[in-house]
Amino acid sequence: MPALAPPLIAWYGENARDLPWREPGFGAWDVLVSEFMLQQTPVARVIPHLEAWLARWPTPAELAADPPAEAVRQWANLGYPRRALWLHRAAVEIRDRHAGVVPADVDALLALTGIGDYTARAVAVFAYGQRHPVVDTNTRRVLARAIDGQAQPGPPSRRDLDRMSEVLPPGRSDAAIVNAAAMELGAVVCTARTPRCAVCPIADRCAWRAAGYPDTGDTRRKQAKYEGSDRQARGAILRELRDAASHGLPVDGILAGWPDSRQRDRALDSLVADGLVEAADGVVHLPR
DNA sequence: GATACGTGGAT
DNA sequence: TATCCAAGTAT
Repeated sequence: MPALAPPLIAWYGENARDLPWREPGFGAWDVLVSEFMLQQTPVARVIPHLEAWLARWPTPAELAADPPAEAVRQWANLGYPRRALWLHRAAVEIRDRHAGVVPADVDALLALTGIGDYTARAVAVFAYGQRHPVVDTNTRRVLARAIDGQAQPGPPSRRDLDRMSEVLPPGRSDAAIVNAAAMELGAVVCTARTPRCAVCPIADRCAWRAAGYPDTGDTRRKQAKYEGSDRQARGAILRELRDAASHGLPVDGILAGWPDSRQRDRALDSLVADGLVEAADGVVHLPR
């Protein structure tokens, strides 16, 4: 396997974007919040929400002291609102189990609500400087191309972590940079749609390039259509409830003009099941 | 391992 | 206009 770390470190030093979470003084809680928001959401959309969130809740304890409804409201239209609920739960867990301090241990982080393989290691590495592999969708694509010679990565696997481990240099600081650099490269150069191989720092050792850019059979499943979906109905309900007063709305008034009343009921039930919505005595409201 | 889960910008 | 895609997680 070609050595990827040296050119990645050099390239990152010259080309890393200026992003809030790369500023000195960006703390562990700040990193944790940013990683929640970045789950499946583009950087450009996250930045303004992140700054507003941290201005309102500079510590986990401050978020935990407010009801989950406020977290869901502040989340606004960022998407996947369960993340707001989970981030609030994680803040409560940090307050109750870790004395209000974001844990540095990967297993302790994994035990928090809403934190999985990626976020746990991202916090351990980027907030606390530990040496672990951090593998997101960008890194998986870079590894698939540079090492496997495939245009697109296969489905996510725990083995991805082992593969990234082999790329990391020995030192903690360099390892953290290589983790960040692989993500950055996938985000701005080795992109999904139109890779910019002409400016890629590892093009000279890329297996995909050496093989003539073979087109991997498109194994990805089509994303379900959003228009007319249950997801859209959930989003519309939550939007109404975010805009409503804290005492909520009468259940009959929810999505009153929705074309499919069965779908509306299904969406409402699923939101209740997720804990994003509470319903009692004919009134629906965000979780208190 | 497959599936459900938001939203909006880019192509 | 339709489709693709985005720093994943829980079930």
